[in-house]
Amino acid sequence: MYCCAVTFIKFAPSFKGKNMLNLKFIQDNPELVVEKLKRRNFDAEKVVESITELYRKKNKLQGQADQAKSEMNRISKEIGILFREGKKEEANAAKERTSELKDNIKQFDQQFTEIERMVTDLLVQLPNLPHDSVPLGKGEEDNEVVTSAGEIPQLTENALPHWELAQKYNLIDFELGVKITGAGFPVYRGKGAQLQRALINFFLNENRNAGYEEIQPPLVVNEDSGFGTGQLPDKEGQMYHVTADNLYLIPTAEVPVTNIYRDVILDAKDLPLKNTAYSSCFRREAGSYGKDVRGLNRLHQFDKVEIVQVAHPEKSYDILNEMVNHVAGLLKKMELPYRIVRLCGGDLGFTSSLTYDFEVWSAAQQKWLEVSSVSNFESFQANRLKLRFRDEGSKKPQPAHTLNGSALALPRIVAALLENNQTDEGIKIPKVLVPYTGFDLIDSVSK
RNA sequence: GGUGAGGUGGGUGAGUGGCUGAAACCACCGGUUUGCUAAACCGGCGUACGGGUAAUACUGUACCGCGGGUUCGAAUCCCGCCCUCACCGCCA
Repeated sequence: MYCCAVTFIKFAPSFKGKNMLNLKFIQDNPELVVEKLKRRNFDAEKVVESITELYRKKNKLQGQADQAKSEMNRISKEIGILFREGKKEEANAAKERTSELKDNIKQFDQQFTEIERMVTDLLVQLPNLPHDSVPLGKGEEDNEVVTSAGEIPQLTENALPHWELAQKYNLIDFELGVKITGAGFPVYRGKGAQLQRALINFFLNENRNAGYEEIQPPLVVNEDSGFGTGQLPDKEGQMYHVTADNLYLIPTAEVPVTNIYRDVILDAKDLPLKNTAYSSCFRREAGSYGKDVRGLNRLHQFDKVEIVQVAHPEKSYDILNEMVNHVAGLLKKMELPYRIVRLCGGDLGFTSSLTYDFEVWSAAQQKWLEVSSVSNFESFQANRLKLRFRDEGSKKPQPAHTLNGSALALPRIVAALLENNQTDEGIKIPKVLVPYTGFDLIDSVSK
């Protein structure tokens, strides 16, 4: 998983009104929710049961509280009228009736708040409902490969992994990054830096041609935005925190771009909205280790071009397919061998209903590297974001569907490009990129 | 960093304790009029959570940046916080 690791939410005290699954939906379809979450190996029975029970309590309490408040409002109004008419004594008498009501209201409100908090704490524990096409399974090994494309290159025995190629051709200096910042912050230079810039432009142009509006978002976000896309409160360990200003470095452009639509009600005719954004991404990735983090495989800072769509619920799966085809097209154009994997229930991100991972073949490392993760979140993020739309002729706003994907994450693309295209003369640049790089070969001579 | 002003519905903006969920205007939607368009006129026009209904209708509560307090009653008074804008200083 590149973008949405599954973590367990512990406790969310300030997580007010930022539901994920819709409360009413759970109330109306408790069995369905439990059944669907089984596909994730998630036993939701107890949580759902508690939620429905609390929900009933909450409603009863609200009825009582509303009635008491209604009474109070009535009396207050009467007192106002009495004062205006100069009937001071009657007014004072009316006042006396209010103290008991006041106590009751306070009690109801306290209980109500408490129950609401409990409901929310339970609600945030429930992951998104998986789509019916999500394969059963526990982990990576159960994911379903839906497409393989491109030719696996046969390299000679003295083929080098990308970190050695990067050194040989002076493309990336990992040591220098350590000196300046620390591990996981490489310095790209010369043709390495130019290749990066070329890829960014190539991706952005392709995305724009596919109808995505280009966005340059802030790279630092506030707490509300972190909540909106689900990084907070549970995953704050993954983000760099600027404590002086209480801001966070973005782990993906998904965060600022999706938050464009926080607290927004759209018209159905405006859908789908398509955005693309290039950004540097910052990840603390506390759990990284071993050979998987070698070279460009896993970094604290990397570049990525993201695509985001806000869709009508009836269209969101067509749009997911469209996005998958688009990303596949990028890889095809770069002549990289890739496969598309449908994540199984056990590997599916907390917020996603259906995710396709894209992996490119890294010929020297002899393994698949994830370069994109394209997901439909249905209304899960939208519930959090309060991102809604109004259907034509309908009064009531309903949550929109959100989708996003990488198109694409750079480091592993670079790794694969370097490894797969190495020859005795140097590293060949795919044709489609040459107009962007301005060179078609990386060798040890030219700069 | 210093000083000042201010946060009200999609927008502008009125409102300093009750008759204000909130004037007016603009935008938007529906209608009347009109050869068409425009104008004019009339009406509608927030969100959430409940109750209610087959669904509407209808109805209760809450919401004027956020949180707390005073009061029978708060957009309005008090306290704390957050944010925005303007000017000055510094600066890409």
